[in-house]
Amino acid sequence: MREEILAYKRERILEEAVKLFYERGFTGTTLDDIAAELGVTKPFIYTHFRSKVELLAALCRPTIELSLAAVQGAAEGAGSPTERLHRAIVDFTNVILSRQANIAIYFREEKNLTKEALDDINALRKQFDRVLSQLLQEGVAAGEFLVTDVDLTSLAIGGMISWAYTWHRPGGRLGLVDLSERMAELTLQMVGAHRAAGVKAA
Amino acid sequence: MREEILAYKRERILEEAVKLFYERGFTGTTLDDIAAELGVTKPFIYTHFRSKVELLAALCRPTIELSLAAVQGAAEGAGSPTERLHRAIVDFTNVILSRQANIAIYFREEKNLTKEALDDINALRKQFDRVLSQLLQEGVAAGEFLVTDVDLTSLAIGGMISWAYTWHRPGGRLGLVDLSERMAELTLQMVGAHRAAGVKAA
DNA sequence: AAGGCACGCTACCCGGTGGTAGTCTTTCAA
DNA sequence: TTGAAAGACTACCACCGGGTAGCGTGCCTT
Repeated sequence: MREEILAYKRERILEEAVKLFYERGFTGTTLDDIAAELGVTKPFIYTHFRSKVELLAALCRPTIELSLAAVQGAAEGAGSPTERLHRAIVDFTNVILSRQANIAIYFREEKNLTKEALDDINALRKQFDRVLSQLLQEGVAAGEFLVTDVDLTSLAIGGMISWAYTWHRPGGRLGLVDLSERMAELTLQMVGAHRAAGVKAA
Repeated sequence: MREEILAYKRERILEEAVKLFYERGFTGTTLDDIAAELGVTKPFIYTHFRSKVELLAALCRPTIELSLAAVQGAAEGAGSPTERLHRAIVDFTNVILSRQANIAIYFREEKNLTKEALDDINALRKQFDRVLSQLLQEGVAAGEFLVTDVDLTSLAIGGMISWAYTWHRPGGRLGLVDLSERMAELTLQMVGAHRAAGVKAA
């Protein structure tokens, strides 16, 4: 019970930190700013986080973990490589867009992380690329994809999707569901997936 | 003659600033650091740039201009839409990779620019997207491309290429020429360009 | 040879910000 | 009712770094 309240406070701090770091940048935001937004004072934050950079790491890492989990979950699931890639992109896009601010902060403020936190996250990203490459490789082996360089194509796909954090505006022309679907279609077309291989929608 | 020397000094400052901002981030680099690297002192920098943020703008804007020029030049050139798109991507990729540090700094440190400098650059980026969309539209009209949403596809392509600044390592497995070519191939495949439409290489 | 003028340096200021020490309040148990 | 402990606040520090004023020096001109 007290644990839950502690966790809730922690969550609220992170929430407000994400908002401000996103709008003003990491160094452009002071801990006093965050505290003020929460209606508390700076020492309050220090009872939950050891330092400003720990706060940064705490809002970056879980989001990268989610990205990895999305792709990994789909890759290890059932269905043809085409179906699994489709699902992987839809899920991954959803993570990127629903945690847009966290993603933006991570890529912008990477240099402010400690070496340990950075290494940690880089390991996750490496695994992300590996899982995606592997999935593409399976599709090639199954004769569903036409890809000459699976590693490069993984990077291209990852970039295409990740990049959405720079231009997506919630409430824009396309909703989250449509966007994910279109991104998946673009991806499948890029890897030369055949329609016959089992995509459900046209 | 004195003009040339002035310009050279300015260039050297920018060069060193790019290197350090890239490695340590904008706020992680002090003007004293830059001066030290050049073997001069801080006031020297102030005789060439009004402030630290002006220095930042001076190393961001021209690079974005080059990106736009690359795509625009190819789009307005001769050849079929397929040929022009191919060339646009090759040239654009070359800009991104050859000015990798500048691109990285721009995307990471955007928040540190003044509103004026930012608006300025955003106008260029908007035009970039417009030019690319227009080229895609021409390809669709000519029956060479199969694209349902040219605006979204432009963003996807732009992201796929821009993203290369995050993973490219000079001296890596693929050279600059190979990378540009492969990126162009991936792009053409994504827009459903037919081989028959006039790509020179297989 | 002498004067003046670029040009860059030394030395400094000062505001802002991460981080902390010690106090006050509030709540809960005895 | 009282005491103690948890938790948050007030007040503060110390450093860092962007920016500037004014001095010295060497080169170029006359």
